Amino acid sequence: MIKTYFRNLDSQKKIKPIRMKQENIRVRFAPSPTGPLHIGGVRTALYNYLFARKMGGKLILRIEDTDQNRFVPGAEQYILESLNWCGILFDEDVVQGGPYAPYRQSERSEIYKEYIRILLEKGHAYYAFDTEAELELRREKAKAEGRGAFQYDFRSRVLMQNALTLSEAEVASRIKSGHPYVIRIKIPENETIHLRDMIRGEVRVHTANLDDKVLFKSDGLPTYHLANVVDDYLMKITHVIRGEEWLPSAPLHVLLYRFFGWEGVMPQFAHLPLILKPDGNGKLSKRDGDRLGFPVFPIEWKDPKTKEIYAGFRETGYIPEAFINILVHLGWNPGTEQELFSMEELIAQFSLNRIGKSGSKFDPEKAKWFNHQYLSHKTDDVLLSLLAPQLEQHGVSASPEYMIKVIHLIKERVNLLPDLWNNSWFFFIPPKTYNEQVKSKIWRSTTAGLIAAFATEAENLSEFNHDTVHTLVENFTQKNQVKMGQLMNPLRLLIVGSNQGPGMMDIAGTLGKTEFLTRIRNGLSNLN
RNA sequence: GGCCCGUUCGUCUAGUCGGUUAGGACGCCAGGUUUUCAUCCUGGAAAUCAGGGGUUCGAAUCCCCUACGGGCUACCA
Repeated sequence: MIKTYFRNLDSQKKIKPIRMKQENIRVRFAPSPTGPLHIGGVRTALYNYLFARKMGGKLILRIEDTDQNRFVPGAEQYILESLNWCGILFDEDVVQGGPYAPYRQSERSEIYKEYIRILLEKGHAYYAFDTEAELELRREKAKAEGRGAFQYDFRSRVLMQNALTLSEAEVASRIKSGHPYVIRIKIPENETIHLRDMIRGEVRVHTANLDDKVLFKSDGLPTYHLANVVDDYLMKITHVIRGEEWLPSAPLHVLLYRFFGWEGVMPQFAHLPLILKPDGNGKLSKRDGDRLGFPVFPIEWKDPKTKEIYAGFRETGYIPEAFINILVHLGWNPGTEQELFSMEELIAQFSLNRIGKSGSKFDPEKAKWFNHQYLSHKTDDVLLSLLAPQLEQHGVSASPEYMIKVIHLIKERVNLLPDLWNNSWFFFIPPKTYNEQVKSKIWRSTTAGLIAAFATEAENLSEFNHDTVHTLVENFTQKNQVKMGQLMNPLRLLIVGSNQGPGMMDIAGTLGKTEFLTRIRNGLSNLN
């Protein structure tokens, strides 16, 4: 079966359709351990995962830690734990290894040296000795003269300190004497690079707009561009699914594949739209979470330097299925009206050609709704296992049977995990305070007497459950010529402490006669 | 500044070969259910498809221009 992924049909004549059922699909998620992964990163990992599973391929996790300056301790562990919580599993990674190990770029530095040598030999890369200060000066000057940004390219490289301007002997002696250098790619002067993106169609960039990017830094490690292309090649990656921020440098990567002679096995590119701030515009960032009151990270992150704590979806009370569902819809849709998916369903239905092109804003409200959907459809056993630790946390214990009873009464009211306790605590402990606002609204001069009379009658009930209390309430209100609300609302205030919770009969029946009457009597004396 | 990408209800989006009362979901509003608060049910408001030009009998859909938004422009990824 052949399906085309391309959306720009005007250019389809030039583009060969891609076979969907391709053998040996291999994709990778390649984060940099420079801090916590935010939801954009998780979504990229998710799409890679879904695509790999859907196609019967493999998913690789590769740690791109070639920048020693930005390395953050704990970040790699955080990435592993986050993705694991989400249920995004890898076939090859830094922990379990794999046929193309190592999967940490810092452990592959010898490999990159080999490959940069090839580029040097072929004349596609060259040594450059310009210092940071010199380059900075150029940038400032260019800016001051209003020429736009300085670019190290075919126009300017002839003016710089590099192997193209210096004699061979000079270059050799500098290197020999330990003079710091970088290695830059030599971008062709006049050519249009065609890039086929599975989401965006054909993208063309003229090489005059590209600069001679550093491929190899003076610290002996490669930059992203080199390491990424070399590793994707060596690890036999077939599809590069990554964020849109990489689109501008994709032509550079195409050029690298060509220079290495790997054009025939170059992966397909799919550049994902960005996740934007919920308010205003711009890419979602670390600070937005605290500012807007929702997490932007999958799990809690403690900054090792500043000791600051950033909230995570997990700790806020989201369950992985919901979190995954929230993320998958930020840019992808199934084309049907189905909104709730299991991971299996997502795998079955996912396809890259249903990913949109425009950035999407994260909606915290809808996120809660998703969580509510999943939580309220959980089985009793699962909900029990979620509620039990919360009781323990509050120093309360109850039998599983009792907890299940409670769960039946509150499961529809839960958005986030902590709502389990927040909506049920009064089944386990009596209220310590009584909501003043509610009291002032419902409490009348006759109320206390009415409640006391009701309590006396309730005491005489031989069977105390939902139905008998219900009958009693009906008879009592009729006999005393009061409306339901006049009795029930104050009763609720005494039992629960406010105007919330499931039906009063249910609460009464669950609590039992003794506890029910105790709370009424204590409440009555506290309120008067 | 330059280069690249994008633009359908407030938000996520359907609309992939041009003809739809532009559909769904969240949120919002109203009504119903309920003794309360939620849930739930029903209904409603909400997009002149960024704007302007074309092409066409007919354009959200194809072409061009403009505007706006975003990304990139490091010896960071």
